[in-house]
Amino acid sequence: MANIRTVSKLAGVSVATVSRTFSTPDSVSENTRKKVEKAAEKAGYRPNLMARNFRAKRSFAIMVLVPNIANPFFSRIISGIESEAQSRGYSILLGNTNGQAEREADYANMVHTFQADGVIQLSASDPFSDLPLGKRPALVNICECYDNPLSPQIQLDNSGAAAAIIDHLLELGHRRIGIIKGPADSPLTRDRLEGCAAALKQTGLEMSAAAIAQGDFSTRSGFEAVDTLLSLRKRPTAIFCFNDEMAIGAIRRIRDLGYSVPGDFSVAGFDDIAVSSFSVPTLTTIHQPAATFGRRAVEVLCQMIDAPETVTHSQEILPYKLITRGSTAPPS
Amino acid sequence: MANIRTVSKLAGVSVATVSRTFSTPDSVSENTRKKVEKAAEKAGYRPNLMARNFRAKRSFAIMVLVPNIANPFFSRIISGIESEAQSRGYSILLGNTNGQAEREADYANMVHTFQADGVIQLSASDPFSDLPLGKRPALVNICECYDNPLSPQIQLDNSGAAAAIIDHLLELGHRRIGIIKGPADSPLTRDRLEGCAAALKQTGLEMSAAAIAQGDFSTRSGFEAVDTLLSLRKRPTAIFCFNDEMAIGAIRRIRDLGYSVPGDFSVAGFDDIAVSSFSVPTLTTIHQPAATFGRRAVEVLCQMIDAPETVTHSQEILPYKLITRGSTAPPS
DNA sequence: ACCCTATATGTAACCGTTTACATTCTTGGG
DNA sequence: CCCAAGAATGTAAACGGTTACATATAGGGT
Repeated sequence: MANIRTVSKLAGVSVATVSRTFSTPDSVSENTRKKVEKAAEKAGYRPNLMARNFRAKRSFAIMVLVPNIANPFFSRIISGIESEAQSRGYSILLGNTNGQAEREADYANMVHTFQADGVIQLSASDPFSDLPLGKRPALVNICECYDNPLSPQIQLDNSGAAAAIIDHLLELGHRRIGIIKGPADSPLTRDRLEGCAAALKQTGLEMSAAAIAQGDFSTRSGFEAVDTLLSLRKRPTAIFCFNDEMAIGAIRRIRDLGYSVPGDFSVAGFDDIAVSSFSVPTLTTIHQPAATFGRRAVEVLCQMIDAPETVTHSQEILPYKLITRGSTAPPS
Repeated sequence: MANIRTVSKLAGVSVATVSRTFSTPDSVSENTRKKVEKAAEKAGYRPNLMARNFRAKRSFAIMVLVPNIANPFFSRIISGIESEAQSRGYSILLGNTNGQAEREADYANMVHTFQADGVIQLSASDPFSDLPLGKRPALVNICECYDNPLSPQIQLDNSGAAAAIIDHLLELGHRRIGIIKGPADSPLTRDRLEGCAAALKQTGLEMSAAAIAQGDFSTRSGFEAVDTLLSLRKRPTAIFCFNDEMAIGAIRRIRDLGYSVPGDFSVAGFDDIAVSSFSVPTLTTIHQPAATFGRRAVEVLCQMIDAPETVTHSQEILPYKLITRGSTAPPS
């Protein structure tokens, strides 16, 4: 394989000149540049970026830790990450963690072995929790964040958004609201529950007015949680699912049981994934600016990488939007 | 940052011994190994994999070219790729191409600059078409493949699968079948149309018995194509969409127009994405072994990387499965 | 005691770049 | 015509590993 020395010989110049021709063309005379380019062309020379990056101690790669790529909300975020990274000359390394701490640690460690310059994490856990503040690699945590931020975070106002959903259901006249929440230990779950409680309280209702069933953000868990809610003595008339996929599962189950949405039960989701505007019925939900999450994460991460001292361990909140569609209606 | 020389000094051994301790521990005595490990621990040493890979002229990374990560079918394939790659010690680089040839070329070139050892491509175009056979980098093309394979391909029997759908509709009694196809230049579209024609012919029907509308695999395009089909003088009683997302769009539109599925129109899809078993109605479709596609692609690619001479430019066909669900029924 | 072999370790070159520093070439002002 | 300054180019030392080859050591057989 042609290397920089091959080309330098072929062009009759030094390796330094060849290097400059490619990295800082302006520092080389018109004439030599052409000579070198011709020689490179002839030799089929492509600079070895592994060597270059090795020398520069930079991989120009970003590790993206995601619990599950198949989740449509995550894949939209990744789209945003990818496009911003690409335009900044970074490539993205994908790490599907399935929520396993071990996998997460393995992937996060790639930043220690110089295979990535930084990490974007889409779930709430800190792979570098054992490292002192000064030694922490560049990491940005988005969407689902742990409590005490040692790294920048970009989140939604989950509490506010959940409250907006509850408010919407209350306004429609619902008084018994069921909730299908996410994993109990997730900050997402906690924040959204908090928002629900606040919204209920404002209307003079206690949180206990809400029946809460356990889900895990999978469609199937939404499907199954419906049985729990409908077996209650005081059945809810509306169900707020903590993501759209569970909502879709819930709607499926409600129909299977012979009821209609929103006729017998209103259902609301969270995320506004693509399918939610086409499903039957279309889904009332919270729109999250997924691509923006991704792009912004890359911006902040690049800043951390390039100028770590300028980064405050900031907490950023992106706006949500309540989208009311066909799956919610006044109780019958 | 601690390097191998720091550790060698600390442990009082040569760099070679340190290197061996990490890459071939068996070739080092128990005693030295412990010494070195202690020293490494103390120095906080992590081997620089960029340096190692550079030396080995291998990046242990696989470039995955995908038209659109947000497509749930693709993201399932990527899950499969990721898990197989991870277990083989490869990391995966994600390249979202949006079908743009330029982006695709940029990403594919990363294999020339030693940033990736090979490419898995999920769409039908050959980024290395200008290279002679011996010079072609390791590339595996899956799901959607061009015609004359210069690289191994893993596909579905698209024609057979499409025929299976048509057969199913015919069996139900449908005689006027509408089709919402994919991009005209896609081999996928061509193969599936071929299968449709064959199936129709076998029942003594001409392809012209099928009304064909143009789609582009997006949900919206399915939504819009319905208008074309329903404005025909001889309306179809069943619609076969070339992917599930278009089917979901189509169902939405059909309902918006005041009709029901499958009461007024049967609808079938292709891919069996996750939501299809929960949608309303549940979707009759072709199940593709998405994760297997991904895993198998990695297997073949690794073989190409490790032992290029053993790889025949093979054409592999993975099995499909017709899944009949609620969206198809006899015509009324 | 000697030799042979196997095992463990060390030495130093090498991978393909970049870049600090040295050198040479140009050019314009005095 | 000379010199200083600036521009262009060259030289060689890194970067952090791996590994071919050389060397040292230990143990066993005769």
